[in-house]
Amino acid sequence: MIDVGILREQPELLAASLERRGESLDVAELIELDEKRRAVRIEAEEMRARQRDIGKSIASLTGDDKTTAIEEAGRLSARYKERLAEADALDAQFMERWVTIPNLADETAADGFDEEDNVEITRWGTPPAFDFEVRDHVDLGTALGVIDVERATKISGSRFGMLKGKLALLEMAMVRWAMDGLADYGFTPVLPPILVREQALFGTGFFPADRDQVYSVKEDDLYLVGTSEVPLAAMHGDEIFDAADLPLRYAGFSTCFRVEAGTYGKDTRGLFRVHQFDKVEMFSFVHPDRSRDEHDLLLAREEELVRALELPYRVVNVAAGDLGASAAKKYDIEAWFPGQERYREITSTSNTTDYQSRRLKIRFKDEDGKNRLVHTVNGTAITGRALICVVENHQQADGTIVIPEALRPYTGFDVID
RNA sequence: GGAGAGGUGGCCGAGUGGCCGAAGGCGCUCGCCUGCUAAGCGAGUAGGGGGUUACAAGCUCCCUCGAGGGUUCAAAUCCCUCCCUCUCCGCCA
Repeated sequence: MIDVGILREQPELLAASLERRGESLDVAELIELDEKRRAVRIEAEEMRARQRDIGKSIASLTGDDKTTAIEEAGRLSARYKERLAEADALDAQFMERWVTIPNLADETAADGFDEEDNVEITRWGTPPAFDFEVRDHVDLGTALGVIDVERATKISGSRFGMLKGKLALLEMAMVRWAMDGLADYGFTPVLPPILVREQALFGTGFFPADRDQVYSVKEDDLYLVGTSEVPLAAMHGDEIFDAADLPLRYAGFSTCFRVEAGTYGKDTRGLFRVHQFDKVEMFSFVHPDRSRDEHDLLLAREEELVRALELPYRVVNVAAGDLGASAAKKYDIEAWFPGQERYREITSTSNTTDYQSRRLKIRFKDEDGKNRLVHTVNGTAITGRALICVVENHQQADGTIVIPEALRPYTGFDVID
């Protein structure tokens, strides 16, 4: 959610941002609605003030004076309730629309509306040149007995996979490796709840926009998170930090669940896009002046990890029109997938500025003792997708997989064979 | 799942219909005092939304005592629903 002050004082800024995002919205109409709801609220509050004023005198009055005062207060009370209900209805009407407005796009976010418009800003490594027939992770893993999509489908349906043997161990090694590295950088490791309340998803901006991507658990009115960003952000809801507490950095690990609605027929092979995967996520709460730097910092952490895995990649500045609702700016790392012969997203880091903190009420006391909203920044460290990228890039002629040097202390083996 | 207790300001903790957004204590901030990293004295110290204004300060109005409803001229105080925490029992990785 963005600042309502933007609507009142810089509506042209809002309109410009919406246009860059490819969203059409009648800003003038919103302004009118905002003015109306405030006018009605002022009216209501004036009535209430008078009613309370009279109410206070009642205790000390007697006889007719008292009767008259009670009657007058009663009238005002009734009218106040009507007006208040009106004001509340207008507020609800306004907020219903306001919460759907995406964050203001950062001026340095790339122009454009879809993936095609993403701007490459870095490229590292070169796609491996294999002198044998390249196989994708499904063929490799199945042959080695470490990936079993068929049986996963048997028990759960499409878009599920199963890791076994050394590949299962490799994933756990990667998770621990990433966690250790981030802990060294001052990120606090967290294993958060991954069943959360609606409020947590609303507060992080996934609701209402992406409701159809989220699994729900009817029994308890809870939802399965698609990323630990949700609990990591929401855990500090309604809190006020000291300026000295910032930046506050977490590395969360969780299994993630995504409906993948609207992706029928897309990336259907193997473990590339599945309903369930594991992820280590970085999440920072920072001073508003520092969020750009923090965004760069998280990107740097991501690049370090991907390089250590010896995966060729490029970094793209995601087009404004392709940003999620909460992001002002986003960088994706796209790594080379030999099985697909192209670069595909394996990490994503977003500066969500105050979009989430405003909804979640996460603030800090600044130098002047005033409460201000923090900025939040998130970024992927490691996911199951990085795992299959490793498998494909480090395949050998004999179908075995060589473990990247950096992970060997964690796996205890050098090769999956 | 069953039984009980409870949710008040940064923390502890009073407060069963009006003068309570809230005693007192602790903590914190500022000032004073004090020759010794202490004690004492005074003042201040919740959040949110409006109005005024320079998106300042100040002033002012409304809301908030777990959340949401209700009763009443008036609710932290009475009623209802929900949420959460704690203790005990049951079940369980």
